[in-house]
Amino acid sequence: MAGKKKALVAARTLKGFQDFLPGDALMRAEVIRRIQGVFELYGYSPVETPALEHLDVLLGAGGEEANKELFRLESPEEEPIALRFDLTVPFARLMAQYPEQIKAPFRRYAMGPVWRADKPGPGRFRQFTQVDIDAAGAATVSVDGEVVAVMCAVMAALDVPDYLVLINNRKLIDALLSDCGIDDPSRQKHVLRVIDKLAKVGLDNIRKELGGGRIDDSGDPIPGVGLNEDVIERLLTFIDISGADRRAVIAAMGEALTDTKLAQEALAEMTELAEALEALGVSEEHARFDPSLARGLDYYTGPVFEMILPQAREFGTVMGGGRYNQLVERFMKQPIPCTGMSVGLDRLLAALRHLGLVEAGKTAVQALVVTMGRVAKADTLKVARELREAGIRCEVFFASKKKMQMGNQLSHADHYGIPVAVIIGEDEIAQGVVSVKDLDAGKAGREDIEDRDAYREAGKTGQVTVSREEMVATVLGLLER
RNA sequence: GCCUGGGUAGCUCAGUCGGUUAGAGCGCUGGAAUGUGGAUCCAGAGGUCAACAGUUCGAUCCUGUUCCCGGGUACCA
Repeated sequence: MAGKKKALVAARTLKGFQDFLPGDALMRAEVIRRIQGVFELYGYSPVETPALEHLDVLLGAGGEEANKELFRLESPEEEPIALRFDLTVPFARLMAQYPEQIKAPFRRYAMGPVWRADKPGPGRFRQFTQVDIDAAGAATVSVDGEVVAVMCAVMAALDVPDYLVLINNRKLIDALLSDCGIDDPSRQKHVLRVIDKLAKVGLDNIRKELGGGRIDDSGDPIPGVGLNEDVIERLLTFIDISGADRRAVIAAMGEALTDTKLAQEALAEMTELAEALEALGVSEEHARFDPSLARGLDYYTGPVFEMILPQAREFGTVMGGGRYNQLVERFMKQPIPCTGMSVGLDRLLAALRHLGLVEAGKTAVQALVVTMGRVAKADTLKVARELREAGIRCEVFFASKKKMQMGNQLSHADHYGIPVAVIIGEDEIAQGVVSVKDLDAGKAGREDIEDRDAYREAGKTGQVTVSREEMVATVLGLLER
């Protein structure tokens, strides 16, 4: 550039997108590893699909303009395409596309970023990570029970003591709505939406929204569904049902519903699910039947589940799922019943962090090779190689000549939280020795020293000089503590 | 969309009842200091005080508009 000032490109991320720096990225990776372990234990295999799909794959059934939250793009061939908004739809496509290789029943897990073009909010992003399991090919609710068991097992694997899976059944809600004479689908949806807000806004506001509407805190009017008193009371009574255990809730729901075929079927399913949960050892404390659970997505056809953390309710749903027996029909004639669930990784991590159950990592590096004076680069690399061959994750400090002074190198280790320094100079190389320094001990040992010279004197605190043969054992010894 | 808070150094923020030279901490650069200087000390660089318009002798500060960011809420899937 000819001019002195060149125009800099602003370093920034897109609205609703985020970067994960090492501390967060390490924590995420660790949590993902544990979740993955649970998935494989329950017989799920990994599958990866592309971020981009043909637009019609992602659009609602019939191809109508249902999903305006899609990030739409165009392929070089000018085909309409879009970024996937979840992992479930690509899974349904997969089941239809590879009937030879992937035979039902099939269980797969998948994880990766998904994109939604709606307005970002706290804990809501335009790109976020989903971690999913889905099981295809079996209509029995035993599989749904296993899905709930996986949700619980994941929490156990993450050492989370307090969590709660709320379980309901789409068929129960349908039976209830039909009892109440609410047949119009758009009206049904409206009712579901209102019921879904129960935990958030409370029973009184729900009552108003089901009736004539209400005015919210900002003075904004919220239109109501316009149901009459009797129906509202009936709905509220039902969603308010609770019981000592799952079977008690089923019994109470049975009494509240008119004895129709739909109701019988729904109740039978819930009973079967309760049996499955007992067989799987899912405790009443961790998984509860809750008639008020509605869940937004309307592709669910049977059991639906949602996990919350009672100590961190404000973070909302950290996992959610349910049975969707009609999704695959979009891609093939033969129906394949499916069930599954999805972990909202970002939300889960935010909640766990809030509860102090996970902490940000610092670095994956266990040892830094520090050089003094004129040490041949080849010698430095050999030291690193020896450490790595012993499985010690190590970084070699290479930087501009100016920055190669000890202070800078140790400052680097300090900044990134690297616990051990392996120090070599010309003399050490010549004598076949290295200095191994415990940086935490070194720091602690000099915390109170103000005087410059005294500080310098104490420089070797936490440091031992050992033969090259003893280097690996010495470093490993320090890392074990 | 509506309500609400905000935009000052690379980052986090203070400040100016409207006054000529806008600060701190962290980070960055250099020095005290040639192999044990992670700390400390000293110095330095770095700003169209979001943009535009208005009021004023004078605006980073007051007014208006726009843009952007955060929080709440609604709507849509």
